[in-house]
Amino acid sequence: MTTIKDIAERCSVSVSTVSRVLNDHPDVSSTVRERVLKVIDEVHYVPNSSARDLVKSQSDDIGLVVRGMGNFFFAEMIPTIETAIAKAGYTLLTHQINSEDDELRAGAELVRSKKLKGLILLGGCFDYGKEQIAVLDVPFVCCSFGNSFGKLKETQYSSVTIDDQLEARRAVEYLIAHGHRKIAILLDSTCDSSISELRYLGYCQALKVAGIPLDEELVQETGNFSMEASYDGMKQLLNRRDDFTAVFVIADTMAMAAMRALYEGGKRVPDDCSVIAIDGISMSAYFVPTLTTLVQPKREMGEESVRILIDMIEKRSKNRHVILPTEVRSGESVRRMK
Amino acid sequence: MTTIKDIAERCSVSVSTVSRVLNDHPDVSSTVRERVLKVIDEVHYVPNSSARDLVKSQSDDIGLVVRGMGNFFFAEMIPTIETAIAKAGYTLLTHQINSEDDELRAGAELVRSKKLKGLILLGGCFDYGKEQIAVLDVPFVCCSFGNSFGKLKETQYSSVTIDDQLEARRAVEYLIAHGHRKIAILLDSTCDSSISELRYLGYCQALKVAGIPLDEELVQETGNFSMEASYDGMKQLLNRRDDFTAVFVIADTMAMAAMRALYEGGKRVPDDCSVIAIDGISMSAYFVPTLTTLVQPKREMGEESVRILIDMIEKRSKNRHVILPTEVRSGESVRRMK
DNA sequence: TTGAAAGCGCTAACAT
DNA sequence: ATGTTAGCGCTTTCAA
Repeated sequence: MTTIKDIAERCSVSVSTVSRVLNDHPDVSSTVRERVLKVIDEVHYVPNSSARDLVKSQSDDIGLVVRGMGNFFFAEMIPTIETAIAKAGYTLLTHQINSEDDELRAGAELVRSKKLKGLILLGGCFDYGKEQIAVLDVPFVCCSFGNSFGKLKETQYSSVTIDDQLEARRAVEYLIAHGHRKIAILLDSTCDSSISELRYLGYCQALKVAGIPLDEELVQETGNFSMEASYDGMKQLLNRRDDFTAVFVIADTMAMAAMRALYEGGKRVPDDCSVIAIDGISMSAYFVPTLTTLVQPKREMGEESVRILIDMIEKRSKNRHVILPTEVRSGESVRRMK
Repeated sequence: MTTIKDIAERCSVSVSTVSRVLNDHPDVSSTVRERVLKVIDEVHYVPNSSARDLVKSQSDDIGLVVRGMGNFFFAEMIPTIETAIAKAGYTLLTHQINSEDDELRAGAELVRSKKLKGLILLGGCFDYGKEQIAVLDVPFVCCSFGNSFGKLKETQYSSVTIDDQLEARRAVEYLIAHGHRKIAILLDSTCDSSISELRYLGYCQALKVAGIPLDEELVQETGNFSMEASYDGMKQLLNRRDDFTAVFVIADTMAMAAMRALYEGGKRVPDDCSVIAIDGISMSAYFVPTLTTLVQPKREMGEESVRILIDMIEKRSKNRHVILPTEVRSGESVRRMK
């Protein structure tokens, strides 16, 4: 393996000189610089970033730990975050993790290795404890999730979220306002101590306020957030009942799969059954019919997360929490009952 | 920052002992092990992976460099690759890059830092040169792209792809077989030296063989692969012409957006206009109407890529190239002309 | 303008 | 079973 030392030898200079040209330091004579550059190119030298990171005392990098590839919602938020970070004079370092991985641990390792100044977590658990966040010794902000099921104090972490329960309630109230009373819900789980549970609570609340009794047979769990599970879930629901006139699906992707199941089950959307969801990913606007959904303010969420983090890094302020409202995108998937 | 040395001091043991418990070495007395573990937990110690990587001489890791978040096609291929790699006794290290980044450079850095045994590139340029691949000093395989516009010899790289041009031709011939003659095409660009150009060539070929003259007004470029651009592109095409009875769209996601534009333009799919695409992402099966598409064999592509790579790593064979066929998924988006 | 040398945090011989 | 020590490849003082 070619190292900086090899380059140095081939050029008859010292490693420090090579390092200098590698890092664009000014005090290198142009003759030497060119010679070094030439050799670097010839031998296809690529620096070892581990060695580099190890010796660096600080970086201006901020880490973004994203849970899961193929999360449309997250994917659409990243460019905004990247831009905001760049504008603040920092560099973004994105790191994907699998759904099984521990985002705090992964984040902590990143911080240590890359000497990060701060961390943004895109997706994570709603129930961290004091012990778990203690591995992070830099400011961090939870983007799109809070600590609803944990016992952290507000001063111990930052977050930028929507009010999942309230927005779910709004979604269901939107259906109620359109004359619906038999409203089903399609969700991951009623008790996942996470987003699904929160949105379920909002559903229950909306029904309660409207004086509609909770009909447990209209509550359909899917077990996960996949389109396949949603499709199957909706089919099951249809097998069990066909008297509901509307469904609240807790995520856009799930809603798209559910609409297909409704279609195949002979229920036209919105004629026979209205559908509303939460998220507002761009793809759902291309569906036929377009999905009515409460759009999460992705741009604001990203920018606000960055703002909070930078403020903390630059010691301008402490942990804070921001809750942003969604915006209704009225699509073709909800109709008014006459 | 807490290091292994701090832990050692607090435990009154040497750093090597701490290192041993960190790496689960057997020869540590259980009393010491527990004491160390306790302190590690107390101070929330997280190892520095740069230091670790630097000192390690080899790993059993294989890198996967993926171009772009939110590429549905790639996202659906990753689990397969991961499984296959694990089954072969290696570990997968996934690394995302932006569309502007140089995947070879990024891959080379990963290889150096993490001491990787090999690399799989998921998405990349079709025109690498000898010089560019020289930075990689481990076996690598290009998954889902070849070197159609470059000048590499077959012995210089490995690839697993579909035959883009042929499959595009098949897609168009499918439309022709269904009685269509006025067939439009929606693509990124006719000359991007990449996938779009290849599929365009297939389109032209199919027309030629069928004796249908190429009508340039039916060729619509979008400039990129986004849904937005596809939607706009289809609108433009509709403004210009409305006599085509079918469209070949070069990717599933683009097709979904295009179908929406057709719908808004008053053209029903498939009644007024048929649509066929290539890719076969899962979401397109939930659309109404379901998309007819040539499904890329994601599973086989992933597994074959891994097989080739492992074979090379274990010196069982040299570079090879595999071209896999697609499978037609007949959806509701194509109708037979009477 | 250049070189020598001291580490960054960790692992892995090699001793004991 | 445990400690000592020599690096891994690089950047960065400090001297020259």
